[in-house]
Amino acid sequence: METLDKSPIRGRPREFCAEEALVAALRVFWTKGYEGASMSDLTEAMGITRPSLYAAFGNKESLFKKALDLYERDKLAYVGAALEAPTARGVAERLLRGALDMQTTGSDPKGCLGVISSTACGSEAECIRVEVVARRASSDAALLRRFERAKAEGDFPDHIDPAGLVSYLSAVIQGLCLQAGNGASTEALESLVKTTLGLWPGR
Amino acid sequence: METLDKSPIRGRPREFCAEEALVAALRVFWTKGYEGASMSDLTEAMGITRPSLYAAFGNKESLFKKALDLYERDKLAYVGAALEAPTARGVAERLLRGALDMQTTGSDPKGCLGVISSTACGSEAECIRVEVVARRASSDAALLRRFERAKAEGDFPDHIDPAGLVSYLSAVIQGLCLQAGNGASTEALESLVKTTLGLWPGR
DNA sequence: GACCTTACGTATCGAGCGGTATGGAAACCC
DNA sequence: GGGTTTCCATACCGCTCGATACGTAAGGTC
Repeated sequence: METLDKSPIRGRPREFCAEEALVAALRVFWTKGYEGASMSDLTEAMGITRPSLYAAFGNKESLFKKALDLYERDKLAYVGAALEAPTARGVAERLLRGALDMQTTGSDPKGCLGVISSTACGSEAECIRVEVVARRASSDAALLRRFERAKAEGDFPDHIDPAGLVSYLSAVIQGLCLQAGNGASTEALESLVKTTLGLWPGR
Repeated sequence: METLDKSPIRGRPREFCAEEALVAALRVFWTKGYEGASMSDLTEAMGITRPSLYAAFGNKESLFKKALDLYERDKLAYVGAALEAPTARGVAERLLRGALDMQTTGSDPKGCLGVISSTACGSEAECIRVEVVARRASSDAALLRRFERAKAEGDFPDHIDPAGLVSYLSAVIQGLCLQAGNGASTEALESLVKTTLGLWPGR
């Protein structure tokens, strides 16, 4: 759709790197949430002026979705990788440890962008909420397929319901992110993960 | 502090019931969050004018805290009652079922006011966040005391860490509220609870 | 050089926010 | 009924929000 550039660049080239600016924007959204991040916050962190932002990213909602894409690609890569673990327990362990690592190491903001953005706020953010919820639903669907395969492969006792296990594991991880965003200590989060893994059924 | 009323009522009495108005305000905060609820939303739902609101409740932050008190008293009564269950499993079951009932029955808004309000938003809501987080911390502390007693009474296998179990159970319930707020079906939430109870250690 | 296209910087838009000043109306006291 | 106290209603405050108009600067093409 946007591949045909017969004359590659025309006019004055922009003076900033859109990718770097998007990284900065992601950090702001991650810290303050969609509505809490004002355009002034964003332009300041991105080091560009307001019209430049609108020219490069459309509007606030469009900018957020691009930041969300970046977030899923860079920060949530461990989720896709976790599904390739050989057993359901391995999947759960990789998901939990991945979330734990993200919340306890590195200089990224605490909490999960998805969790922050999926809690209801003003009506203008409603479309953001449905977007985030939809993405999570697709992620949960992939996890469900993986657990159904695991069940067929005998990873669980018979009485275990894969769908229940998906919402269960999702809930634990969401709770972990929430607690991390609210200032929980590293030890508390580690013992949360340890406890969860200690209770995990099957192999 | 405000008990000494030698001359009981003076001047024109107010024309609305403060308690009913607070119930309406709680509902608005519960649905839209602290920042998402505008003063216009609140006054409309409460059926009073803006100056009446300020005269009766101070300001928005003060109104929210009063609504939060009401919420804990009326909607979170099951939490205190749950701690009186005879075993740790009973405590967990009552907490989970209480949360599930609240999210699936009745006409109240979905999601948990505490969870909604503890996710970071604008800087003006930061004091609200710390308030909510502090209340949750005290609730978790009570749960920890209960689980330590339970451990002394032999409700758990030896390898179980009560503190880890507290953050674990909190996470599950927070995740449940989050999913409920995001439109999860009743069956999904029920299977979440069922799965959690199926994995619960000890008695 | 002239010309075209695009980005930048300033200054601003209309709307909505939380919070109030002000004047009149309603109930109590004496 | 006068005086006092409090409540209600309208209209408004300063401020910030997301989003833009407009003039200027910078690079590429010919």
